[in-house]
Amino acid sequence: MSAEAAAPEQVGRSYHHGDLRSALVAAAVARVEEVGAEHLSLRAVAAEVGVSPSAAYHHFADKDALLGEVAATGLHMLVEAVSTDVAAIPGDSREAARLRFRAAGQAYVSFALSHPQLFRVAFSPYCLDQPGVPTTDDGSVPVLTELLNDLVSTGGMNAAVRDDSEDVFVATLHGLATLALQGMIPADRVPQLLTKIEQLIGADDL
Amino acid sequence: MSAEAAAPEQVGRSYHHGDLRSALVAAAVARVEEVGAEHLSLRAVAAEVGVSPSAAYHHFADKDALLGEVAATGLHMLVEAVSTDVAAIPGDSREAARLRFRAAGQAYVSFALSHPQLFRVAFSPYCLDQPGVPTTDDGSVPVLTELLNDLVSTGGMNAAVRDDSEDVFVATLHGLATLALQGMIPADRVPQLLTKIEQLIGADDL
DNA sequence: CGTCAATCTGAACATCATCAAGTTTCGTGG
DNA sequence: CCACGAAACTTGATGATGTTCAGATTGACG
Repeated sequence: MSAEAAAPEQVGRSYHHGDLRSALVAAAVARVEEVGAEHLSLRAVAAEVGVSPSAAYHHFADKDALLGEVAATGLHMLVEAVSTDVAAIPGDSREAARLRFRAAGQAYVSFALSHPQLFRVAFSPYCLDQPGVPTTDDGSVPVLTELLNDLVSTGGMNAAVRDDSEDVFVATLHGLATLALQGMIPADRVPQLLTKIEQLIGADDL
Repeated sequence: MSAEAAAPEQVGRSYHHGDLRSALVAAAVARVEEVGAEHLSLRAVAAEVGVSPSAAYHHFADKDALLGEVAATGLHMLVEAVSTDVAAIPGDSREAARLRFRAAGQAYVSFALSHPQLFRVAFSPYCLDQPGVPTTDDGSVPVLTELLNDLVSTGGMNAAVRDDSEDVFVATLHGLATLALQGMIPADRVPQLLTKIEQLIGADDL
């Protein structure tokens, strides 16, 4: 529960809500995790927050805009989950860098499997044209860029390899997570496959 | 247009339609390609086929079931697109096998980019619990299994590598396609990345 | 030719997104 | 301290949607 209503926890929350926008997004996120984006009801979200359905239209153009925010939130949660797990492994050694590398992969897939609906909506059309979301202009997914720089700086990978492999690594992780979610790759094979990825990406100079 | 109404092209199509089920799926596929799965209207599909909305309920439990068929159709179209391009490159040489390998990757990504909505729905929750769709039980995506066997039999890859790399290869391709669709990987980098993938997968013994 | 099951229609219902108009509240300047 | 305007929210309504069901229509089969 990282996102919640900010100011007034009062019962007699009269008319003005304080921070309806955030509250709606938070409720929508929770609802999406339960029923999936395709079965989200704007009215249900409004009701959960204790507000009239039309109130939402003062903060979002339409239902799709709300889902866009949900999608962006999901993406940020994914990034944070990966970052947290990676940051939990300190050290400047090449071995530490490699452990971080592995932790990132596991965190990525774990998030997908434990928040399937949120992960899905994060990579759905709702996330397109959403401000604050990485696109082509930024040059690929920045989530794991730092991580690979980390590997480079500790000598675990040379810069040339990184430049070519970065997108491939992200793509592989993402594909693995997606297909596992879809039941097309057995979840119990994931750790083994992560190891394999590690070998392949690092093969050139490790 | 590989899916279309079968029997009667007659104008006076009275009451009984002939093959309403297929017609509905075909119309739904077309509609999904235009507006996306999230904006599909059951009534619009029925209207396009020239039938009452409730007629659909004699062939599908609900709207989600129809979308499930659309998803399965999308998957089969993807498989067929890849298969066709691969089959277009004959020859038993190692070089031919490698060209097939590359063609498969390009076909996969091309399909995703040219049929974005269909590709999306094929890997959406609608495709879960859908009969005739590959799942964990079948042991991963069978689409490209044959292709890798091909590489093995021509000496382009040894069997041990194949067993470990198969899922990784599919995952990478799928991730690449998905992220390109999402605008998170520039479309014009895709060919370069496909080459990189080729190198990585084959690195062990090529 | 009559019967039956499968197929489709028509009208209904509940729910949904969305909007226009009205009401309440907050903040601000007199 | 109070009026006043803007912002936040509600009410009520509209049209579209998914879904159901009783009944009409049809083709097939005896």
